[in-house]
Amino acid sequence: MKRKKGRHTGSESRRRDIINAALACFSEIGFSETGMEDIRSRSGASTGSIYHHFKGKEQLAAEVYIEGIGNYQQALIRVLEGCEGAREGISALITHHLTWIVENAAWSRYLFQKRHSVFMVSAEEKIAAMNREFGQKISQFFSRHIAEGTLRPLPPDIIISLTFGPCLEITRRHFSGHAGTDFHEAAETLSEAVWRALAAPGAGG
Amino acid sequence: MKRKKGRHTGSESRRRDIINAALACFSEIGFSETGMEDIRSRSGASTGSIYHHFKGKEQLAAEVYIEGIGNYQQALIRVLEGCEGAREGISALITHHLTWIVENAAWSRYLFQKRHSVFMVSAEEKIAAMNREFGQKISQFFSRHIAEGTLRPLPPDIIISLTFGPCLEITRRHFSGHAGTDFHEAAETLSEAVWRALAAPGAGG
DNA sequence: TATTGATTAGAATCATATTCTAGTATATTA
DNA sequence: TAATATACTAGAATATGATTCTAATCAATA
Repeated sequence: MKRKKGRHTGSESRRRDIINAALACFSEIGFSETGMEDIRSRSGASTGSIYHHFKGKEQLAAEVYIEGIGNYQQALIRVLEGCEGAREGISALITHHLTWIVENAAWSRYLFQKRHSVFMVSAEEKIAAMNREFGQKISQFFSRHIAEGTLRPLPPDIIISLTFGPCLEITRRHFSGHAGTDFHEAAETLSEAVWRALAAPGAGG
Repeated sequence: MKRKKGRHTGSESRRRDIINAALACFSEIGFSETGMEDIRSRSGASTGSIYHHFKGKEQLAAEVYIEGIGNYQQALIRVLEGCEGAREGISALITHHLTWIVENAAWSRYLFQKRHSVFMVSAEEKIAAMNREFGQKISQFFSRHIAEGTLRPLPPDIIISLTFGPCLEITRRHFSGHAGTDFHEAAETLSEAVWRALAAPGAGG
């Protein structure tokens, strides 16, 4: 064919460019709404290059998702590891979730807003594994405090739902344009409420 | 062109056939995974007929969504209207949510499972309006009990997040294959926990 | 029954994700 | 450094599947 401009060096950097472009597009205009053409032009890569690095649009979306959710989960785990008390941990989880959302708005929009989500067959197993591990670490924290008698002995899925459910719901509402309570206050209020829901009868709050 | 078999009578029934087929497809194999061909063959309608009744795949999805979420919300409101006490109402909301999920599994899979959701531009306004009205009715219930001193004076979006967030999270986990707590028990446990989170200090439980 | 508007059929078209072929850079080995 | 191999990039070609278009057919009514 033709011979022309080849300028990009490291393949890794090109890969990153593509991921970044994809995140920007998905986050701004949505997954199904962005065409490979959008990602192509925004990243500066060619069609062939994109398909060399990624199997297709869906796998690309999955990689972006995995990177984002991975960062989110790791950050949360790190925060939790620094917490001794149950009350302190619950508060940290909730506060950190909401903080992460505002500090990583583009990622959040893609990760948590309903409208951008997709059925990612390709990465289902990987994502499931990540969630499993994340869930275990979180559960571990809770069960330690159940054993110590500071938290009520509730099933893990119930505890997780009670802790993260409200956070996710607030997040969704946030991205849907519901103005709602300011995130800083919300973190405070939610922490107290969730604590009441989970704390063992005797545990001081 | 050709003249052949015309057999369907009422246009309304055809419309319903299409909606039903669409729901079945979306719920079973997912939105992006179902082709118009799937809906066409399953409904017995022709391409032209489908596009006569609906603007396109997305609007069809939106109509299905609206019908489902409308039924869900109406049912919930009806339940709530039969409740006097705050404790009773919270319990009814949560129990009814979970009951509805199991009794309307196909709908639920489509309405609540992340993987099937889409960006429905066409119906955004309509959906937003429904949610607004629903939210108001729910908030009204809560503010009545706040005024009476049985519930803590928390902002509406916080209350809603605390009540529905855990339900939705449990639902998502349910459809993601997490076995988790049986729904009947879960309803009980969640109701108690949410009550603790929302009840005013003096209110008996 | 003639006319009109709503509905249906299915082929034709169009949009866009993916594949294919060929060319270009980079590293390796001698 | 030249030869060769492998990773990467380009862009045209293809394929898939949503949407549009034209021509029937039906149902109601004047």
